[in-house]
Amino acid sequence: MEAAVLTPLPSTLAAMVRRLASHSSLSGAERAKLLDLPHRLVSLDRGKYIASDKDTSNPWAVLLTGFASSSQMTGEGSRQIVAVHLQGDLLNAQNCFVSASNLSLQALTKVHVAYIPASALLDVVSNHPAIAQALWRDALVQGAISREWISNLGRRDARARIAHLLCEIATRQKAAGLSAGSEYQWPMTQSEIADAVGLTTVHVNRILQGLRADKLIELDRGRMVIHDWFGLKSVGDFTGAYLPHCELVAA
Amino acid sequence: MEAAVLTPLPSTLAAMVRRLASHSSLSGAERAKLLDLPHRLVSLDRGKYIASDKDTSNPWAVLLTGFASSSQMTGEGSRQIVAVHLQGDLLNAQNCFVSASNLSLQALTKVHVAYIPASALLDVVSNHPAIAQALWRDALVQGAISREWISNLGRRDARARIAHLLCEIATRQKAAGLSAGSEYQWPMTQSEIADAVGLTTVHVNRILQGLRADKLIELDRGRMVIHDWFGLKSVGDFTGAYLPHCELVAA
DNA sequence: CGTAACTTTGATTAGTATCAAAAATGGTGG
DNA sequence: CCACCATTTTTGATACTAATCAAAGTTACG
Repeated sequence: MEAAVLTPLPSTLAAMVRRLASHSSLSGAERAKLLDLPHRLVSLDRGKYIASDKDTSNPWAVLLTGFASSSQMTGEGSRQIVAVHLQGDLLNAQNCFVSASNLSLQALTKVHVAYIPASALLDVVSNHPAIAQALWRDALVQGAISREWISNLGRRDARARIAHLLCEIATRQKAAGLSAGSEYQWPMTQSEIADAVGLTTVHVNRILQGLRADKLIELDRGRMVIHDWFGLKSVGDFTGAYLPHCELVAA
Repeated sequence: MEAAVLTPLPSTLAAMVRRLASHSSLSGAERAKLLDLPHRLVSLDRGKYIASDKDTSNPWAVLLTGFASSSQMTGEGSRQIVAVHLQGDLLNAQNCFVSASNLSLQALTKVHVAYIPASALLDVVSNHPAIAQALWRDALVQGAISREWISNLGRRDARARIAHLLCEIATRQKAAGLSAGSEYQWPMTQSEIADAVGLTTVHVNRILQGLRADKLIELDRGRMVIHDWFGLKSVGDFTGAYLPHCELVAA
């Protein structure tokens, strides 16, 4: 099932600790406890499932490098991507509590993932209130992002939705220290964008052409350049206020 | 700002404890600690703000009775309701960490709310890992509901969206023990439904007429009767799997 | 009993989906 | 290194869902 480990794996859970420490204060002992969590490191190619909604086992997955998506299928068979994840994201904490989830986690790029047994995590949480609090807070941050997606899908037109998604991914990459300038790694195909913003691939293509024609962005698979950050923010009605560390983003 | 207290207030935070205990195990001591949290009880009429995105203070709010909505405004001035809350819901845990939120909490019916100082809650959380874990889990459950809303807005047509919302509210009321039969309290106007499912009031009206004509529901302000639960579930592509205690719902 | 909020109706338009197919791209094995 | 294949992007034509605009009923409440 899993891709052979062909590239050197990141050796530690540092990305996860960095993420938690970015919004919560953790002592040295607590960080050490997190780094010591038993885990299994895995490298997966683009398209592979990190966790499927059909899985019965439920380890907790942390994204150490690369990009991933959470998606749900409707009864009619169409897919909705409900979240895009990047380095350091805690992917499926709900699996610690619920055996069956309706979420599928899929690698958008080549990824490195650490699987942590739910029992080990719950054990640490029970003994370290600060860690429990950090995980709580992380869930709240992810909740804020989800709510913004709801607004995006419910009350913005196609052009704004797409611009908003571009802004969000760019901002989160900056906050995670993955980009400095106006160039970003872009992990999604146009069809994946469509599944994320609730449009068809054809329409996404036309909107993107418009954004390019208006000199707001450059975009091909793997790479995005934002030429006019203010313009794109304005088209997408984007304010990073709901994201932690949004102030880190260059204006 | 606040409505005068004209009706007897619920005397305790029991609804909150019941909610947390419904998905997490809490000892007697932990329950007592939660019930002992300092708080201010307030009764608010429909339409009043429980918390505004302009608030600078940030107490934590718990909904003791009634219904409330979380909503966000887009830059163009349209409103998106991102969540509907009922008895026992923890309304804005994010306020414990972030002073400014882009969320407005508004009473959909007459409500009773308890405001708990963020500092008091954080204090309890720091000393009681099980409580921290329960709050974490609660945030994860709310996250699952948000993701389902994303799918609903992104990949379902108007009729399915509305049917799905009706099913969700009904199921959550049953899980909270607020309804036994096929009759439910219905807290929203058609314009509020529109803001929740990303449609216009006019279109919501027409879809509702269709659902009524198909003998699936009866619905006026304040009251909903589901005549054909299987039919409505099927129209709304609804499975309660993402909700805790969904099995409580009669088939 | 009057007024504001909510629901309903009708006519028209805008935005996005759908369907079909061609061009470009990227990876793979010979 | 090239030919081939699958995937992705792009184009065009048409259909349909839901928005918009306007106004008339209806309900609830003070």
